[in-house]
Amino acid sequence: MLSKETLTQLFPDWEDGLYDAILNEAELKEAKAGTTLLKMGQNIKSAMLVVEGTIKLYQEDETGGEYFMYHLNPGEACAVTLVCNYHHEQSQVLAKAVTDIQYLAIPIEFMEKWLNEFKSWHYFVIKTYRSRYEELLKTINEIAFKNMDERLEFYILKYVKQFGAIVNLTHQDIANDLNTSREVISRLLKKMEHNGWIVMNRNSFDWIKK
Amino acid sequence: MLSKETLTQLFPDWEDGLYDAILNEAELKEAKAGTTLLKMGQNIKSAMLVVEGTIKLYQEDETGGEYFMYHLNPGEACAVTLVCNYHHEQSQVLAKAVTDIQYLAIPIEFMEKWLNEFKSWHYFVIKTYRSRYEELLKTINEIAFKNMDERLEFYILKYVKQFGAIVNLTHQDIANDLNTSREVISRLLKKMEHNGWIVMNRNSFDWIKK
DNA sequence: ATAGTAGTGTGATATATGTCACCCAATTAA
DNA sequence: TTAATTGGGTGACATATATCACACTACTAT
Repeated sequence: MLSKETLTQLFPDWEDGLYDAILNEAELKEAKAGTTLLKMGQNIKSAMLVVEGTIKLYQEDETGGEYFMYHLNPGEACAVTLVCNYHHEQSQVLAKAVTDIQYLAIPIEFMEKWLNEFKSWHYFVIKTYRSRYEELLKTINEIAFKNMDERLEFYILKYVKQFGAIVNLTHQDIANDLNTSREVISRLLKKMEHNGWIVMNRNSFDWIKK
Repeated sequence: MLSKETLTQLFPDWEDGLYDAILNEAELKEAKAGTTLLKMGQNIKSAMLVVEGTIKLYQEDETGGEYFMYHLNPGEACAVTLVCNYHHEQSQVLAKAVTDIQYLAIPIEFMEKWLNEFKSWHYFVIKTYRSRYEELLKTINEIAFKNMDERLEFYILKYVKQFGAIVNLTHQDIANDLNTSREVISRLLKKMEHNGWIVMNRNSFDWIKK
């Protein structure tokens, strides 16, 4: 089980009673890298707080296309699961574990309750929504105004910031995340290689720009 | 000045003290249709609550392009202005009055204060963020997965829902909102006319689909 | 060692959209 | 009334991206 010390480090701004409430009511769960944690349209039954590892959030369309929006890291929560009115809310995003992860699952009936009981929970929810709203704005900016070459660069930079300069992704992986085709990514990466931005290997490449 | 009754109708879920706080601290402002209320990068000095009229929210890029995201109506607040930490937050959106409007401007130093004092304000902020987050998700879905013909249809449907089936927009207006060119919109509207979805006039058209 | 599979490179071509040029009709200004 | 402006139509062409076809190579499983 999770210690109160670990919780305190992950979520430093909470009040004491909230840690206890979490320890009492939340279930610590694990998932392997690659697991789908939440699908679009799926009923939300619990809130997700990341304890360990990284989750990727996607928008999904009817025909199976995916578009990567942002990462969730330890100490962060999945905004869409922090529902206030627990009337069978459906997920509007797709969430996948990128690494092996640990997360706290909190039954949604506590969402309303804790909003009433804990001021720090209130702040946490607002902070979560605000930061995710800002991520979505950035995503819209990229899709609405940039061509694929720039979007690819931003995509790689997000990866590098998360995991470091050795990018362990296949061209197909990237194409899926940007809702385009493998060939397009291959060609754009070739250009980046010519420009001296990356060094390519099989299954990975190194970001060496600047 | 604004009456407490009007406030109660616009924001039915607030507690009594919050109405008084608003009446004491907020300034009722007006703006003409077409006015830019908030630009990207601009410092936020007050929160905006819509009292009368409609505001359109845009994402803006460096080169002056705009992309329409959603409408704000009476009883709603501009999420980006509801900042909790009042340290020179900069706007990440562009807001324009579509009609003549009235809105309440609340100096941002009250944001933090009211979060502490009024539970209903807390809920209001969360509800605002949540609903705007959902609007952004829809926007991403459209841009990431749909071609311009479908995006145009969604755009028109949003307009019709707001203002009715007579669409008083020029092709250029629409092109600006969807960050494309007038010719593209003209051609797509022609197709819709052939399909019997619209009846075109100068400066407007009627949405008659279904 | 061999066969199969996954990752990548690349030409050819299709399609959606952006851009340019120019026309015409309706409205507005003079 | 005439000139200027605005809204709209349309062909021609440019560009970005999607799709198809196929070759090549490294790795995996047997």
